[in-house]
Amino acid sequence: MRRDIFQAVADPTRRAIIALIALQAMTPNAIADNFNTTRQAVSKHLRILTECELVKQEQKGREIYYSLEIDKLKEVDKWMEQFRKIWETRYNQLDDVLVKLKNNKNE
Amino acid sequence: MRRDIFQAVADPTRRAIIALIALQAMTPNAIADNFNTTRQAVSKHLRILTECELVKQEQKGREIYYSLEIDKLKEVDKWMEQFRKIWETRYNQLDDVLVKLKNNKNE
DNA sequence: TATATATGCAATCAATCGGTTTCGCAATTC
DNA sequence: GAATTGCGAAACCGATTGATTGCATATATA
Repeated sequence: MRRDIFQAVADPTRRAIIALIALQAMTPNAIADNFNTTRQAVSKHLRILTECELVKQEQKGREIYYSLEIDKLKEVDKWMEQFRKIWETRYNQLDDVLVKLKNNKNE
Repeated sequence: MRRDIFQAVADPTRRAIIALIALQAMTPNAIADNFNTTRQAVSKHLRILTECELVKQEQKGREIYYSLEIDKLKEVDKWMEQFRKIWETRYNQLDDVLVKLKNNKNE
């Protein structure tokens, strides 16, 4: 059982579930209505998402509402940061080149 | 063969490879030296990364240098954006609350 | 109380994954 | 030219994955 957030997000159905419940909590049945799979399959996805704390549940009678623990997604964002730094560096380098070109033009 | 970027990034060894070659191109052997696996296993990872265009190769004699196609990682960043928006909204809402608290205090 | 609904869990299955071992090929080096 | 080095591809293997089916349980409704 690996259960890390990157593995959780790797599956396209799970990504869709995440997007679906990002703004409002939903029951497994309601979620399953949006996909071409059984409710049980969705339930398994929700279990995986719960195990890596990407999702939290709230029981209301016989229904269980699932909602996104959006802060957990910051772990992905955190990983991306190192590459964002590289992008920025390259962007600045490109900027330098453009500035130099402009200066040459004005000479 | 699914080969999408999220699945590619799901494996911890592949994430480590990505980080390793982000700044400088490396050969499979050099990459493999950093891990507890065989060169062939690394080679398979590199093939997967190549297939989803996260990595490019440059042959120099009998060596092949692999480097990161860093722009491809923006696809992950793009997916994150929807959640970043939600974070910002929540942050602003929190900000509103704090402003109101402050105003009440001053009354 | 009997029935319907909402859900989780276990068993099962084919497909995929990540790894190793073995091999073949091309480019160096001796 | 022979040996060495760097590499990818294929065959294989146990573990994991995503899905289905069948079942058990709890709540709501008739």
